[in-house]
Amino acid sequence: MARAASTKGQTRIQREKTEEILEAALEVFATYGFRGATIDQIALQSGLSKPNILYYFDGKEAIHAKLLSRLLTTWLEPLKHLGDSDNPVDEICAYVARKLAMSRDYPRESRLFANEIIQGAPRILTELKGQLKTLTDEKAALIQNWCDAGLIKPIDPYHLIFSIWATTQHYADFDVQVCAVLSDKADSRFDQAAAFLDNMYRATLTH
Amino acid sequence: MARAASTKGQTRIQREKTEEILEAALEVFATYGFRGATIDQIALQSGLSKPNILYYFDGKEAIHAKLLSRLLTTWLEPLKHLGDSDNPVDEICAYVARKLAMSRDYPRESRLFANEIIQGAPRILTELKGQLKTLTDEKAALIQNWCDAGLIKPIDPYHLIFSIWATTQHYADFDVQVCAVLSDKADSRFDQAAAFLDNMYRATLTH
DNA sequence: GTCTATACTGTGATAGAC
DNA sequence: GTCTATCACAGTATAGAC
Repeated sequence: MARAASTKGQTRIQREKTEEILEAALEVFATYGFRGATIDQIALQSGLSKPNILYYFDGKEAIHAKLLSRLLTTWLEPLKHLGDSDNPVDEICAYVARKLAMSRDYPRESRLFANEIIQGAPRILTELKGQLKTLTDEKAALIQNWCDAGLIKPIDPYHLIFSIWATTQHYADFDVQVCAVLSDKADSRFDQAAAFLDNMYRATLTH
Repeated sequence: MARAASTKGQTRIQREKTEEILEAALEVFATYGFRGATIDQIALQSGLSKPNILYYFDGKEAIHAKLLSRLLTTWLEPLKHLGDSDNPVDEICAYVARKLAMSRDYPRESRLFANEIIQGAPRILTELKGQLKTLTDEKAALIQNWCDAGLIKPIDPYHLIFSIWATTQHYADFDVQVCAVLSDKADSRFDQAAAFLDNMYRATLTH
């Protein structure tokens, strides 16, 4: 009965196993997408038996849903921190740096999200049109104010945000391709990317 | 016996059916990735029966392989056209525009590619390290020459190319998200993107 | 050359022993 | 609370009629 839907009233063992399952599931869902992932793979990855996994979660869908709901919070965090500042260029570049660091430190989360969106976001569309849109509207208005005040060059704030998402997440989602192209120079790819992106956004935003 | 592996010596009917299958398969693979896609879905989408599809192709893997091999050629085409010019900024911006147009006109191809890369590129890694790397090296060298000649601002040519791939393909791969955020302004998203990207890359490259 | 019927495997989920 | 055994079904693929 102690299903993992609620995080309260669990024993230590239960919490740990739930975490192990989610950790393994993240790996599998991020790699194969929802439909391509199997509980067998999650079982193998976590070292638990398949029925044991289904004891803790009400099926494949429930595991995926849990991962997605956690993800969205983490994912929007860097953008939430984009605040008012008398140096908007630094503020935006700091956001770019935070977002790139997330691609470096949480590539699986990035891929989980990418898989979901590419596949048409069937299980997260509501949140995109709600939480994500609201937050983006708010930050786009802030950027627009900076434009109007002449603090940065006039640009479309929405597409600026899109381009930041695209360029930073690229280093998580397309990591295999980046490494294939850079080959022996791939080790320092995140440092190179940080320098390049900082440079590009400064050029784009500074008068 | 007349398997679709070779395109030669086929009747008109055979070519047509092969095309119908590939068309349907593109839709399905682009949406669900290799593992998530099923021949049932391809059958439903194409209106052909499942055994009939397996008559024309040697299994699911063969259909996917055929799509990928076609894709790579189309996909590298815009970059191949990046040639020497006495106005490198225009030349690069023209490449950006071509690449964005491909996201608009061939979103399914973009998603097929994205799915493959996100999942670790198991069926295309060789081509990435071969064809793609060779071409990218060549064009990166060209861009580096422009930098050295002082025709554009000094930048890392590889990460410039990565950023172009990221920003343009984003409008195909993450279209659902872009539309969710832009809502009523989504209709002209490709025109807005074209203007924004042209502006950004000019700022990044022009002295 | 195309279809119906079917074999065989992988997958999600459950029952019941411990 | 966890495991073994197993079911029902979906999925790939093939055999053989037409």
